[in-house]
Amino acid sequence: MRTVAVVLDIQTQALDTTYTYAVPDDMDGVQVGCAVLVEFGRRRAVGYVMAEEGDADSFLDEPADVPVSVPGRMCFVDDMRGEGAPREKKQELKAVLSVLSAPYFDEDGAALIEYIAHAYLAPLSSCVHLLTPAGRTPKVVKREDCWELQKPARRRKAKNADADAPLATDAELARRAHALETFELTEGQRRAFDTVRACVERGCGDVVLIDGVTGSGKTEVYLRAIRRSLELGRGAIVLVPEIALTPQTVSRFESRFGATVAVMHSRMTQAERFDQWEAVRRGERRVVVGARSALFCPMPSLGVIVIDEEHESTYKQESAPRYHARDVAAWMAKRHGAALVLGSATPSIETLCRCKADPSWHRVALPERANGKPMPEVRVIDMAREFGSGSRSMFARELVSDLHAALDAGRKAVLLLNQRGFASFVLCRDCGFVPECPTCSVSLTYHERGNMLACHHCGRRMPAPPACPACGSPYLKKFGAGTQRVEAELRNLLVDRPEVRIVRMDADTTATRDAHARLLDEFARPGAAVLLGTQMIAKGLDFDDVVLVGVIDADTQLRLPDFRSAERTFDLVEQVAGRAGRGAFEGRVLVQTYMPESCAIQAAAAYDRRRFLVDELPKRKLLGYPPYVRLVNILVWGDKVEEVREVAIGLSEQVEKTIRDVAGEDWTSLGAAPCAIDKLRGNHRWHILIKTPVDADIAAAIAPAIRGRRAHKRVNVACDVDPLSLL
DNA sequence: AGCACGCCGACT
DNA sequence: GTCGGCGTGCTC
Repeated sequence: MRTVAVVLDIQTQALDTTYTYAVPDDMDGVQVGCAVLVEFGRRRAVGYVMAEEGDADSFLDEPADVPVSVPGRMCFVDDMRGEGAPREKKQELKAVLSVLSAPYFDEDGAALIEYIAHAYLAPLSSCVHLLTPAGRTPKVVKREDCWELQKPARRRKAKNADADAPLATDAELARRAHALETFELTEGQRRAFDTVRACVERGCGDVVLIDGVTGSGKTEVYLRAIRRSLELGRGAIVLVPEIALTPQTVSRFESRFGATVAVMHSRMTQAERFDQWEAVRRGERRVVVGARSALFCPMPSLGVIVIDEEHESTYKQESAPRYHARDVAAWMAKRHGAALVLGSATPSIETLCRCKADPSWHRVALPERANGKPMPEVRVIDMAREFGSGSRSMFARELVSDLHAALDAGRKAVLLLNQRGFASFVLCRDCGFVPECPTCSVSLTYHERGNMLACHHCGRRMPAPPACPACGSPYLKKFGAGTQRVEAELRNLLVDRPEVRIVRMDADTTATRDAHARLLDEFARPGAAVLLGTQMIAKGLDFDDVVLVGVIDADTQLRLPDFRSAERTFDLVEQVAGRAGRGAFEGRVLVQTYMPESCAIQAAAAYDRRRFLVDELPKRKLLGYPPYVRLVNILVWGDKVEEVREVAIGLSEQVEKTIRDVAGEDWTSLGAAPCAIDKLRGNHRWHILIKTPVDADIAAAIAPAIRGRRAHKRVNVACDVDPLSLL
């Protein structure tokens, strides 16, 4: 009898395994990747076919000593409770009731799902949904007392399916592509491309890190790698950070590859995404450019995966399954015989180390800009000294004079401030009270627009109180500067230059669908302008006439209690510095800091990564942090502190026991403790941090404690393997 | 998750 | 004597 392994679309830890169903002889179309309707207990459920079984040894998670097979008939053992000794009852498997869809994925996809679920200790059903088109899958819902199937809306025949296709005509595209591909590569680009091409052609899942300074022409290398892959009849997936997914980036790919490019990003509607997903699946689009999740588009015959700005934290998903796109892509490249190309001006320390340790990871350097220009000079400004010599402005005098000079010349400036809102927090001068979010344990940020206090974690907004809620004092002082306040001061500074455009770009001004592109267009218009924004402006922007970059406060990340804060600061300064002097004009970068001696800032100013690593790596080694260990953060959260605490402590005992039994002495658990942000969106949060050797089999040692535990009604547990943030 | 079974308190 | 609280266990 034909049987299949099915993952149920029921989001519960207790059901997170495959179940075996029989396929009726007269049922057609049951294949790996299909959605099927099944009976489960008394109810109905949607499931996804993970594998053909067709053999009796299918109960993978059945204990080995329980007999599961009976000649000639699929069966499972039912432990009869009730009178007398427990006895085995042979029961027939339930049958698949109906097939609900064509396959969403194939055997490779099923293997990918299992790999992610295993490597990240993630729920299987959450991994299945990485590969299904969002919002287009069938659902079973309970209505009153019966279970109803909701099939997805039948794909509408798109009236203007190609409305978003490239505007240029094919002829023009061909001409442009030709012109672009005949220009000379730099010596560095040629070497990089030779390595990448060899890996694409070899088809063994090699990884190439293109370690190239900003403006060194990494994108041109990507484009040629993709071209080579297409020539070999294979497709390409390009991942860029969501924020870099601008028309500017996309048009670069479209002008080279035309209508075969599909774009996938979070601001598309479900219908738009589905159309792209379908076009990719049918082989009509062979190049996909998108954010993290584009990695899972149904690309037939994958030849190359490109991950631009590979150090970016957006490649780590912060909800289940908490995968890292870079590591999943490396697995996919091996599986499909594709090449993985990673690019960055500031590669992550993990990737740099992997290139040294793993012979299939290759690093190629592009130390010079493609236009032959030097990197802009970076000057570090000691704000304490600035204050000491009488300046009370948030802009150092040198920054002000350079800004005026740049604007006088009709050029542009970029100012970076890593904090939105107006002030970081509000403090009562009399009693020291700082208003906090009632559901998250973080202080509220003051927003001048509407005189509001906002929580940047849960989004809650409330009117700013006129007096201290604790003591009634009217002396509430706003501390720290956000982008709103810098904008206000900047307008003040440029009050007699009304022609200068000031464009503020942060999460608040880019909330609407096309705001991002609109603001960049405004900044790009000819003439003097200042772009002021949070880190979303630090990368990818390519404007010829930006001659000045100012970092208002380089220390915002450095002060965070996070072992990666120095690395993030180094990256940020290096990345934003790359925005200056990309065109014909010389650029300059000013970095304002209260920690001018810090190695991250000094090394970034000198473009000297070696110097940074020589300082940083011994600290990581001493304190036991990546890249010398791997981290696993087990998160526990729920309504009631005591329950959360109890579960966390119990779980940590269980985990420590498993570690002692299964893993080795070189594993350490830091025990259960409240998270740094111990309350978030009303949930109390504890965590258990575990450090493992770099070559450890994390899943094998952690899974028994996590998967084996009994579910708690009001307390949730999740695992974060290789976490980027421990807050 | 959702449903059944099961064992203790105040009610038609 | 029964209705119903939610603790426990099971679902291919």
